[in-house]
Amino acid sequence: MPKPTLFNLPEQKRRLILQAAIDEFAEYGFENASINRIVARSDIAKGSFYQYFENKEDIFRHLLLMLEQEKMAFFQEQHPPQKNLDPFAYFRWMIKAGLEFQSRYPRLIQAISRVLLIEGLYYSKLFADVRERTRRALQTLVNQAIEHGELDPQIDADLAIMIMETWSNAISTYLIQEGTKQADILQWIRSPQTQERIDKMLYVMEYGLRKTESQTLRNE
Amino acid sequence: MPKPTLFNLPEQKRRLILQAAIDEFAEYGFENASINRIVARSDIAKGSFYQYFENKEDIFRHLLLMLEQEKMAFFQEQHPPQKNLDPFAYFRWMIKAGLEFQSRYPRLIQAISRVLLIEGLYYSKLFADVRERTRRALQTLVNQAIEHGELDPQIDADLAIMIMETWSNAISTYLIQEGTKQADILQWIRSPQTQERIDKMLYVMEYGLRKTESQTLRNE
DNA sequence: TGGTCATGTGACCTGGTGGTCATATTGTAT
DNA sequence: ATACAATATGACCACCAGGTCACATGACCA
Repeated sequence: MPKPTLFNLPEQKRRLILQAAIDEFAEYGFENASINRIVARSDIAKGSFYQYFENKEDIFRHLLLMLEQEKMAFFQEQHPPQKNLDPFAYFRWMIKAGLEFQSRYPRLIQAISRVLLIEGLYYSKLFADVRERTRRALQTLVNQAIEHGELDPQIDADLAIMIMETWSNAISTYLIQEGTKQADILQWIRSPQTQERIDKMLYVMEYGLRKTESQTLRNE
Repeated sequence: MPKPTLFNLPEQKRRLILQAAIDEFAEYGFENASINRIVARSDIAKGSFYQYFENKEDIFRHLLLMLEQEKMAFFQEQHPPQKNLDPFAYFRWMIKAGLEFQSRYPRLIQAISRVLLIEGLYYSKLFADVRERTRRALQTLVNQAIEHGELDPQIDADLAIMIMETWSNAISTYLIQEGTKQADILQWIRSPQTQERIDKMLYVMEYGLRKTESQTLRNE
């Protein structure tokens, strides 16, 4: 937990420090992020940093908390277009809503995704708790799909979860990689090209790459 | 390129050094791998390391080259079960053969995959060349599938490549993560459970998660 | 035996890291 | 104006990184 001193700071200064940290984590990941650079970028003394935070993990977890709070607020003001969406449609909606969210806080999300998706694979003890929470959300979704008989019976729940997890990670990674090249991220994410690209990824997750008889039927 | 001195070394000593480097990269990735630890593990002096290699990138690229040569040799002695496999079957076969290969050099592959798949995403300039080569291999595969009319026409080539790339990466990552926990990797990879798991991932890539009419037909 | 050349060695260099702390500065209440 | 607590500061610490280099060792030949 950050020290109380952080919250006594004028908001502008606090935001400056956090922004510097976000940029640092986004650019260097967790392990290689440098507190020296963070204090230089935010124009405070090294000692001051340690008046505000315990250590590097402390500030990172604070960013994580901020993101989670923003995300909860965001998803509470959003609503699915209609009730009783089937789980696949709900997953699609969730990803799409996630896109909008991503375009609001691109840099923060880049920083955190980089650490969790990439480094988290290998320093897994540190952030295992976070990953577990997202898994549980997918679990309920998959269970619903099974109950409604919408999941291919050849596929067991664990596999389905893994596949959804893989795709939401792949989409995140794609967005972050491409998004950083764009001048206006919001506009780029909302553009029909990007939306279509995401739609197609999700389509393949649902229906697969191969041409089948039912696809031929669907297209007619 | 490593210096000539490396190749004058007795083979056992050279293998010891390379093994130490493999373990180091596997455990710490490229950026955080420490030459001090490598020389300590392989019981040579720091100065000696620089008699053999230019720097850290030099030794890593040497490992990469070794792996590529082993891989080429391996795939030349393997043959697909029958001629004229359709591209999806060929992709499945390639992945399966890759599994066998992976069980031969698990540690080396772990080291290199970690750097290329994980760190390569962010330090992309360093190893962009390697990634480009694998993409081209997938490209030809996808083009074949299109020619044979086996690809869902809703899906364009770029997307299909991206999906195959994502899945071969996901499978590699899965194998590395789970494989390191196993006592006998070869046995674990050949076990029916593991094979079935991979089969199912590839199945979903081909046919998707959702229950469709044609699946119902296939199961009967 | 002495000379020469490839190889081995570890102390040492610069520059970076995360973290500490005595001291200076500032804000506030009396 | 004074006193006192909260905050700001940057020199400093121990440690580790990659890389260098003067010197030691050893193999081979005259």
